[in-house]
Amino acid sequence: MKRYQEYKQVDYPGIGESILSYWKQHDIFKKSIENRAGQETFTFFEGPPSANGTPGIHHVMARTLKDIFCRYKTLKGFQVKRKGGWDTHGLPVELQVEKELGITKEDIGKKISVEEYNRKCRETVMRFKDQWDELTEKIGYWVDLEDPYITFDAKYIESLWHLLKQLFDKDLLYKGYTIQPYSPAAGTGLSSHELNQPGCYRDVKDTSITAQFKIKGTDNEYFAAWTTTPWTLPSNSALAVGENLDYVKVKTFNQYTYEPMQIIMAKARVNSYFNPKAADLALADYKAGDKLIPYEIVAEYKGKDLLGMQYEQLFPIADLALPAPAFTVISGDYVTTEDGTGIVHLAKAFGADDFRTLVQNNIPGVFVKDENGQDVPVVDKQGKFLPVVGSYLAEQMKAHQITAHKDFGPDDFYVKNYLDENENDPEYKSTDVIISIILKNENKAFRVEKYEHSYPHCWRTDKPILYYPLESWFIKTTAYKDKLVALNKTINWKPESTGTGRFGNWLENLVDWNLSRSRFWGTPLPIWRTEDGSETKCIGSVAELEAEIAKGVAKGFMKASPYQGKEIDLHRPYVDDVILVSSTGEKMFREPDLIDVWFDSGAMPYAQWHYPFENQDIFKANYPADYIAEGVDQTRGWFFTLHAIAVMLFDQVAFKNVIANGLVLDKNGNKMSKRLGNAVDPFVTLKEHGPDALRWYMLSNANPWDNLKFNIEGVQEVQRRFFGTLQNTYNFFALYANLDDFAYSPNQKIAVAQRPELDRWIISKLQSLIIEVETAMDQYDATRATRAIMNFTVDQLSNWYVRLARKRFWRGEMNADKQAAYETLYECLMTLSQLMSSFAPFYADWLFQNLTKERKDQPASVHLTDWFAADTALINDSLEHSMQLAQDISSLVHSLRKKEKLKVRQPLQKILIPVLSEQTKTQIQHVEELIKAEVNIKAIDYIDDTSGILVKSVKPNFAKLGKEFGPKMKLVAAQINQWTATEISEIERTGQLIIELEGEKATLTKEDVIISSQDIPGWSVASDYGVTVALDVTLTDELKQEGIARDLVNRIQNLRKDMGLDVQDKIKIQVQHHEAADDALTNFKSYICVETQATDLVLVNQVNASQVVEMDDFELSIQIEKVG
RNA sequence: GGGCUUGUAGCUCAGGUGGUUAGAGCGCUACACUGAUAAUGUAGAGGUCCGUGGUUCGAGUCCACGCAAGCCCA
Repeated sequence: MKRYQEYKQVDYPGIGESILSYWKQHDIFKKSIENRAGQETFTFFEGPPSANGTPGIHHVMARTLKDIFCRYKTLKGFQVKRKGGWDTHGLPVELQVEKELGITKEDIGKKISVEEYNRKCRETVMRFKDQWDELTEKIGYWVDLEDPYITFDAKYIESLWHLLKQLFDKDLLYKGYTIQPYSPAAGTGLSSHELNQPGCYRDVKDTSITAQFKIKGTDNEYFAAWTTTPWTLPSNSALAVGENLDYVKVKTFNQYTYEPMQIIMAKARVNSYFNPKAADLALADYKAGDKLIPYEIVAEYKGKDLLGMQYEQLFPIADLALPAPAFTVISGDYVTTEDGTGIVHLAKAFGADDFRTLVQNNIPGVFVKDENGQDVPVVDKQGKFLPVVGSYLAEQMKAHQITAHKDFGPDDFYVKNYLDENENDPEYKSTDVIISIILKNENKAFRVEKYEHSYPHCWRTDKPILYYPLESWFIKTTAYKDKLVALNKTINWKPESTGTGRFGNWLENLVDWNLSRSRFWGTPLPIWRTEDGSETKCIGSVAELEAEIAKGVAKGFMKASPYQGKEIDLHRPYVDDVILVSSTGEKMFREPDLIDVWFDSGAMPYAQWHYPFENQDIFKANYPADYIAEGVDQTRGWFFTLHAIAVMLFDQVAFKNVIANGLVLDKNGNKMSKRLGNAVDPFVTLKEHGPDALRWYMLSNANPWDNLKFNIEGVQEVQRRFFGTLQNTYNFFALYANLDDFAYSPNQKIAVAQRPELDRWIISKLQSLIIEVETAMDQYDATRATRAIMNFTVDQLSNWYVRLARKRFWRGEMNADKQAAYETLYECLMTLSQLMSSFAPFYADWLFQNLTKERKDQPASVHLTDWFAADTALINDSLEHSMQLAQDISSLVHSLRKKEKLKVRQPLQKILIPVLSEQTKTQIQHVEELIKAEVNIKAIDYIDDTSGILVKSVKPNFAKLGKEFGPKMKLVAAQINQWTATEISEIERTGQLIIELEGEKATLTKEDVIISSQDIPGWSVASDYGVTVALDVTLTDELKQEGIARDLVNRIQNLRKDMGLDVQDKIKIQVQHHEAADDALTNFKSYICVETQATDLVLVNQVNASQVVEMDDFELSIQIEKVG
């Protein structure tokens, strides 16, 4: 049994599976938490996914991101509890159930009871839990799946009720209006989701009016405002302009009444309203009925000049009159000059923007009192004008002798064709048309035309929707706006811009949180009210509910508690059956609304522990979260609700660090969709490539907050380049460590200071790597961390350290040098296994276990280790710099050899390196042996000034000169470029040089220029990285012979391999005489023998059974025999 | 319509505080190396740094206005 298992081929998915079962078998996850009992906690909150759909590849991204920091912090010594969770309420569940049952919302309570419906929802919502759990395990996301929080649990809901009651007691819950899409035909509000159904937005031709609002105190001056919904004009209570837009007053005539008038509109819109052909016509020449209507711009304004101007109400209906500041011009930041007049008519009841703008400006809307004394809009819920407007319109129809397809009474004015009347009837007139005719006749319409635009329709009734004020329960988040903004600034957002921009701006423009949803499957609002709304009660716990129920039963409002003999279920319909008793003995009924599911998830810090009813100590130790992560689409969802609840009720942030990750798109940058077939199945990917490369790819390819264009080739590349190289390195180590029976023993290892330069260098690099990974991870930057690890592994460890140290592993018996090499490489691999374990938990643990199989002093898993802290004393900057020089110089020599067509096997006498400082020389000398071996040269000569053969060049140091000379810099630079050796040596000798600059003297110092040596006359020279190297290309006989000897060694090695000989097998070599080779073979006989494990090498006249090998310029006949 | 993000080589990405010749990996081509060998090295080709204007002695980098893609919100 070998100490370090060797692998011909690595099965990455297999590693994932075997390590996963190892973890399960040994309870590693649990131990990683128990290990840290009593240590400082690091708190992570899991944003609950919904299990009613299957998980996709983007969930791998999100869950990996959550996992890595928890693992990292565990290694660092924190105790990291991670409770899983499930989001179970909400519209998607309802829609899925309805689809499966073939029913609609209207059928609930008729074809199917609420009880049955909700039971169905409860079953459906966890349908894919198994798949989710499987994915979670397979990608190595460590989270407690056995005891998750579930948002439909009675205990969970009880915690929510507690929070709601706190809000209620603080007077932060209220009932109010909001403008929502509403379908009069269906009698219901529509969610934005429903509005986004395909086919909802349709192009329709509506009557549009540019109405004239007469400016107060003038005879014939008007504001022009355009609308595609003329029926909202009776509800107008203000006009909005853009403060920075340009407006003009135009003198002209009304095209319907021919009256002279002046009208104000945006300058940019004049050409749309007036025919340029009429621009030159004189106003005085106009005659009533002329086609071309002359016009003249008589004044110009900025939008802000118009603010506060008053105008007369468009429809003089006495009951709709409003006090100031109604009917004034206000500012609207959304006003544009894309269409219309650049002046926007506002009707508070029928537009969300209108509502918001008017509220902000304290301008009342047009409402009337209903029979209960409540304010209602002048259009009722059937989409029909109330008689207050209807009778006015009916009167005006008579007054203006307007006839239509039917007689209109006060109760007949539907604002859209909700009665399905025949629009093809030539006499058909919609309310909009009737309004238009009235306005035209009254000289209040500047233009009326059909306008085609996209307008939303109800997906059930196909009828146009209205924007309409509906009652809702709100949380008064605006009352805490300043606090929300202030505390947000203490949160570390990744990326920062999401915190300041997307989230910060959202907080700055905060509106109250609309909590109500008119649905069935969700957390019920725990509010009961008397029928007249005079008394309201909010229930904050099950105990309180039961106590109140008892009162209701005692009063006789209920025969018995709906929960008698049953487990408590706080869902509908049970809570709806509860009737409470008011202080005056009246019946109280529950407000039928459910609450926004975002409140469910935002309450998870509390509800996951059933706080405050249980687990107060756990809650306190794990609040607020140190870290959360979720998709950027959650910014106004989960991130906000967590923040809002924490700030309003706990006066602190809910999370200190947050990563908002981007989307996972397909490789072409398109959104993945099952329908289009470009969605990547995570299970297939895992099966083919294993979890580690997948995770690594997602983290290292791009910052997680950028969108990821998922390309499976990228996963393969990570696997080849990073995991493959690391695996090669391990295999190399294992191969020789087994042969030498190397065992790492921490107590007998060679002190780093005693190890060779190369070892101290890679160990220095390793310490720097540890620090870089720590720094990156402490800043929640996984991409930097993974890239640093990858760079170290591939470029430093494998392609430099192992390559240069190779011979030390295979040459001779165990000695101190060899042991140092083993120990160094072992330490690098061990540290890597820990550094990478957060990102590639399976492979890292597998590597760790391969390295520690026979070590009793190491835990059963890398995930149970303590962080290998960097030893800064081992960091040697000067050595790192030396090695960088060695790498650069080697690279230059390689490139020179290529240019001169001198292959590396051909030894060369020397290279020359010009050194301008003693320090550089020393640094190169430290690594001289490495360079010589790497590029196969005998010696390095350093040349300095005293040699007299250096040719130096000089160039301006722009960064420095720019600051000193500013605009004159170009003149200075031009002078410097003209310098010859004289000026260079002068500034080097004296440290400064005085130049003439436009007649004035200026002093340049050595720092103002960059002096380098880039040429040695007569030599083959290459220069880069600030280093110059010259190669001695002279081939002496001896060098040529050595070259031949080396070539021959190579050929013999190949023959050995072809013959299938083992590394330690001995051979005998016969070579047939050849003029070109004889001297080389004689002089380098012992070298050849040592290298090829030959006991003897003889030159003979004729070789029997020979093989012919191709040398560079000739052929040799050779025979090789195995000895013994 | 608003807010935010992204735009650099065929592809994926780096490019503190502005500095004159814009880099890496993959891919491609050629050559080399050969006891890590399905590995590795070197070189080459490949760029209107999304566009337009501006600030500056100097702009991939700063500013303004656009364009394209994406997310969220109306």
